[in-house]
Amino acid sequence: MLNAAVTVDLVVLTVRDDDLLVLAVKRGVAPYRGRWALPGGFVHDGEDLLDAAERELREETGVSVRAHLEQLATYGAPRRDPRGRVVTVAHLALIPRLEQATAGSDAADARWLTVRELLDGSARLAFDHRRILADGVERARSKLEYSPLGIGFCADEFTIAELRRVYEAVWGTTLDPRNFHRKVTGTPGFVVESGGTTTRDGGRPAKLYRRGQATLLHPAMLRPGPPQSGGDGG
Amino acid sequence: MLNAAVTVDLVVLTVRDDDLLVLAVKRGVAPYRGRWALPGGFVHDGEDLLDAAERELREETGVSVRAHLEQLATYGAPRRDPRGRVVTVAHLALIPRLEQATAGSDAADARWLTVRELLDGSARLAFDHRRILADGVERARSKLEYSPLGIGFCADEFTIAELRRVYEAVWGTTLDPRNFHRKVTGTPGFVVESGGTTTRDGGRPAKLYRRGQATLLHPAMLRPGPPQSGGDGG
DNA sequence: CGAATAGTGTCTCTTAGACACTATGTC
DNA sequence: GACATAGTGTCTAAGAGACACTATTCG
Repeated sequence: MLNAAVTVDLVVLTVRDDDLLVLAVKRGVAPYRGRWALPGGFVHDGEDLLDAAERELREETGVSVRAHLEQLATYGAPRRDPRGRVVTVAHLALIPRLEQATAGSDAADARWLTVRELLDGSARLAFDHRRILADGVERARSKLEYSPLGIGFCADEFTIAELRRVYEAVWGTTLDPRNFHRKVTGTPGFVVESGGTTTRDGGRPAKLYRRGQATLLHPAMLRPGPPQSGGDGG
Repeated sequence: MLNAAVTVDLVVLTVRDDDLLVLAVKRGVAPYRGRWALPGGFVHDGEDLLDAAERELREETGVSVRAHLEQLATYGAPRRDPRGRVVTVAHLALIPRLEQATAGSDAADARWLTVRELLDGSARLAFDHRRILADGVERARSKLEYSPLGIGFCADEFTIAELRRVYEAVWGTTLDPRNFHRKVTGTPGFVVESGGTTTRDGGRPAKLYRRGQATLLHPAMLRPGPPQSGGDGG
């Protein structure tokens, strides 16, 4: 019978300048000192898992409102932490824009890094955080297809083009602006006009929108690219 | 900092006679003595989470092969177990047919019950197992749409009609036999003919199939019914 | 004016769903 | 033969994707 330390780890994603960014902390203590890691920490006594994730998110980013936060998966391989048995419940958070990250207690530094450099690059993450990050990014990519979650990356008011660039950054593709516009505005409850317009993107003024009440997209907006066969599995 | 007991709980689903069944154990000890619960147990030292789930599945059902098993979600509310802090990592298992369930150590009885009577009926489950069951069933329903997971409920060789009845039982709907047939046989890699036929369903002999190599269905086979908006959220 | 972006119209292709029809077994 | 189920063909409606076209701003 196992008695383990329980932690929450966070995959905090945001979009800036057409790049998908993830919040990473540089570990200031052993093990994996000097390596990048996902923010996280111990669950407190009497604290539920999601509450712990919310608290950590607040502590690490100052973000408290408007963040989408959901449980991702739990990782508990026996030797994933050399200090002893630690089971971590990973969570996925999507936040609107770049807030200044604050380094936590055992972190030397906290930065927004591109997902690309962490997953495709040679950067080595602490613990099993590379897998957790990969799982979180895949969850985000997949959820954009059938939920209005992408709006979680946008400010309160946004243009369709801004939302499109979110999708493009997360999926790493380009989308046809006209078809995207029609799909988004034609899905009831996805977005609602806020009344204003903006020319911050140049050209003809774009209407501003807020998120609608829909929680599910039907039909889904599937990401392009080779959907052949294979890849999933569970 | 939390040190908690870590358990795995199992939502084991199967299909029999057009009914979706779940494996339940009757608790023989306090707390919740006499109530139905999901099978599960403590994770062992040095054991990974999925391995623990696999071991419990084997102990409770005798099933070891051909079972689909995946992590579902983790539940760790402070008072979910009156004996102390217990964090449970729930798993979802789909198994082909009714195997005789064996009552575990602290269970008075082990039975296959219909999901309907446990979720829609007045039956009260132990702990937060009603929620875990609901989450597991929803996961299964949703995965049938875009993965060949439904085949996990079938024997090695099956007819298209048998597979269709699986979908109908899990989704609680009826499907057009002709359109289902075309969709399933027309999706490359979903199923492959095994060569044989059977008349066990009466009428014209049906070809027998085995599962194909595909791990993802594209395009998805969406369940019918009101997909309006709402319901998801996390 | 041209350049840039917003937004609409329209065509084609694919797919879901409805359902008539044919095929092949048992009784 | 009747009956049951297997499997195919065909029509229609809806949506995805391609892309011409119009609208409205800035400089």
